[in-house]
Amino acid sequence: MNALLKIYELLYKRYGSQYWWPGESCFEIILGAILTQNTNWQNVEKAIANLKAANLMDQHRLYGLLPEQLAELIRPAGYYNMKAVRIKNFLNWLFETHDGSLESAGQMDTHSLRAALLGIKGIGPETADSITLYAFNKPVFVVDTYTARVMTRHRHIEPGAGYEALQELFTSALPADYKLFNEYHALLVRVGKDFCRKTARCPGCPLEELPHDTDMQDY
DNA sequence: GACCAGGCACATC
DNA sequence: GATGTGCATGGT
Repeated sequence: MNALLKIYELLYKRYGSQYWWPGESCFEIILGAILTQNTNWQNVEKAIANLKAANLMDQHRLYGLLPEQLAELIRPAGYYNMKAVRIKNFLNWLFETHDGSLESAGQMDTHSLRAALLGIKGIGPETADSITLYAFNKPVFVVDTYTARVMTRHRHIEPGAGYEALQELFTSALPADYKLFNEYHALLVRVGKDFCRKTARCPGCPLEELPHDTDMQDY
């Protein structure tokens, strides 16, 4: 068994299923992916609650809303003016290319869908991959700050590794299984929140039990 | 009051 | 290609 699978096994044994993404529908997951950009999930939940209370958790109703109105509703999530535009950009794409149908968008092949999402202004690699994996159940591995920090701090990749290098680390070692990618990323976020925060070291971290690449500098 | 949180686009060198 | 900056709220 390779190192990446061992990490997964250890984390799953420790934490069990994380039941990601936290969201009740494909559309809610997409909005959450945009709203959580550089933002605490607790703040995202407030914004999502506002949208649900206004009965706007629906692409057709949201499409008709002015950006300023949307911005006010998602205000608790921070960067609200930018995120309102980004959500609008996504909706414009969805209605212009798929007549507003998420089911139709979900019929695209994995690579085409990811590329199309990356073409939307305001949707970068992590957001595109989060949507592709968690909203559409397609096997792309999501890399985020926790993924990078956990893997560098435990010396499974060199500091400064970019998004593509981190993604390749996982996809080259794992079967392309969307359920595995779903759980694995969620577990990395979990262990990152528990032990690998930005300013703290990682005492008691379950990943310390595993061998790492001793040639790499500590981080 | 400082620091942090499940990024991204854009300017500048 | 690498680096710096603006965007903003709410919890610790």
